[in-house]
Amino acid sequence: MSPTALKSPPPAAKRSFREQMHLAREDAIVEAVNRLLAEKGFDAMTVDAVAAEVGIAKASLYRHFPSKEDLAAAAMVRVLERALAHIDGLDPAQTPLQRLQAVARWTLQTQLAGAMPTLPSANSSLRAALMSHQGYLDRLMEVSDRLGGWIEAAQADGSLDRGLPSVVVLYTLYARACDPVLGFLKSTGQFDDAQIIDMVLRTCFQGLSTR
Amino acid sequence: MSPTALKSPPPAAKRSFREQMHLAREDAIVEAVNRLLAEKGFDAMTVDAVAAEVGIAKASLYRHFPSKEDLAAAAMVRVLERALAHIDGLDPAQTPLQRLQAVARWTLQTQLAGAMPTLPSANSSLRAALMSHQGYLDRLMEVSDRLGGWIEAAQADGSLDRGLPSVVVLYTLYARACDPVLGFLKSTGQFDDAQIIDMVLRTCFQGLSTR
DNA sequence: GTCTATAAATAGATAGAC
DNA sequence: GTCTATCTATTTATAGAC
Repeated sequence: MSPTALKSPPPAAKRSFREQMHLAREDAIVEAVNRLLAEKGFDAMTVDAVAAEVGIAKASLYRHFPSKEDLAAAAMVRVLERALAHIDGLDPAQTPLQRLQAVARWTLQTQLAGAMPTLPSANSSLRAALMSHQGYLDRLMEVSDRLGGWIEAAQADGSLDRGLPSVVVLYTLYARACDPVLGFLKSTGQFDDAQIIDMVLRTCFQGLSTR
Repeated sequence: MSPTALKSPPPAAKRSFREQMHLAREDAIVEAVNRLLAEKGFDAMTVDAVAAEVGIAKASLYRHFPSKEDLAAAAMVRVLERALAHIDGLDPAQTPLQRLQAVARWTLQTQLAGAMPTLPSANSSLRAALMSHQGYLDRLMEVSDRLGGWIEAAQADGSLDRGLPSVVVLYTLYARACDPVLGFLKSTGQFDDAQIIDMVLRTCFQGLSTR
């Protein structure tokens, strides 16, 4: 084997295997970040805790992601991709309103399952990192487009309040994905997850007032 | 003047003046904490920033409050007292539902004014400090009692959804006080504060669906 | 690429002079 | 009570050996 051969790419099988390992590790990292972000939030989540949960050294973590902000961004990308997968899997026979409710229900389930990373809207370094993260922006735009289409369709067919700008509906749905009321109700011990989700969905779409 | 007189309490006027100064300083501290909590949240708020905003040394701050958690608790006590003052000032001629809406509106106005301290429901040290802070617990209970009474009255008179446990309504109102959707809508630049408040109140009480 | 060890910065909290 | 200066712990991030 010539010296140049040593520097050329290894055989396809081996490279594929190593990349599989690489991807699997990054997957484990993002999963840990996802869970810790959901549990503690961005500020309280430490990179040490992520490394400990994954079971690798912190320095190794930084080989995969250049900063804590990038870790959070990766977790957001993942949850947005899951949201898109859920959106794509919805029954086309459902009405726009039904699909919006299904997505809202999915976000509540995800949050109760401890898998909804919630980021502080205040933190500026994080916000700056997200706003310059193309992968995040692309997926956020993708989700917003899909939901926005259904929102306007639902307003057109009269099932969703026409008096609200569609962006208000969209942001309200986003806000419900990290609504602390789920945790409040959970901590009372009076309700199970299904009841909490039904009640929060009801307040979201039907409101608190009597109909 | 005898030596003992030097150690006895100073004249009433002077002591009163010094206590006035003391209270005024603590008032300034709590006000700064209030603002910083609203702007950055508990984790991102530093004690150094509080001291800087008040214009005193950090060590002086710790003469007034023994910990960062106590600073946050003091801010929460203040906002709860303001809420109680608002509640007490409501027109008794209003219906229970109208009073609940008025309180909700007040919380939204306060948040948009940058004066609503929001605490992470995750942080455990903070939660422990609050749960052992009698002044906080007393006022929280007081607010909850008043609102709870109106909620049940509104459900009894048929204006509020009877299908929701009253605690769900109460926690939903608390959650709206720190709803991130206000900031989202504000950042679009499409709406002024009054519009934002009206729309969020509408989604809260009327829901997203058409009535 | 993973590790140990450590740098560099910042946080909450305190000592001690005045 | 307020100040300056400092302690102690923690956190993000890296250096350098393997």
